[in-house]
Amino acid sequence: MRERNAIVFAAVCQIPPGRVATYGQIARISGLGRLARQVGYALNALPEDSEVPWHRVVNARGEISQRSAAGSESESLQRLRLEAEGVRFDARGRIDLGEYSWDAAR
DNA sequence: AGCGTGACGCAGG
DNA sequence: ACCTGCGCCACGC
Repeated sequence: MRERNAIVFAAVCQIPPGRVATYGQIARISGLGRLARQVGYALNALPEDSEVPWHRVVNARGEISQRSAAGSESESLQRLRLEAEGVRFDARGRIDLGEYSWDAAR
């Protein structure tokens, strides 16, 4: 496993339940600057049985990012997990970041 | 070693 | 508020 990924995973683990963080936030927190894409790449390499709360990571628009891998149900799983934590989605399938985004400085 | 690709973000229009 | 284009950079061919 690449060392970068481990750093990203550690950052994701900081996100408290019921809150979400954007890829950009994770990138910054983990010292990757603005390399949000790398965060996505890292999560892609994340094993499913991992304890990392990857479902709390959404894009800057407050929506669940589409996987390229078709047939993967991780997207719906992500939404289910978030809703289970109390995160609400609007009719367009978006999250109100103003209310649920995680304040990184914590 | 070059090229396309991608769980993104931001500036423009 | 929505759609497009461009930048970023690690990976796999």
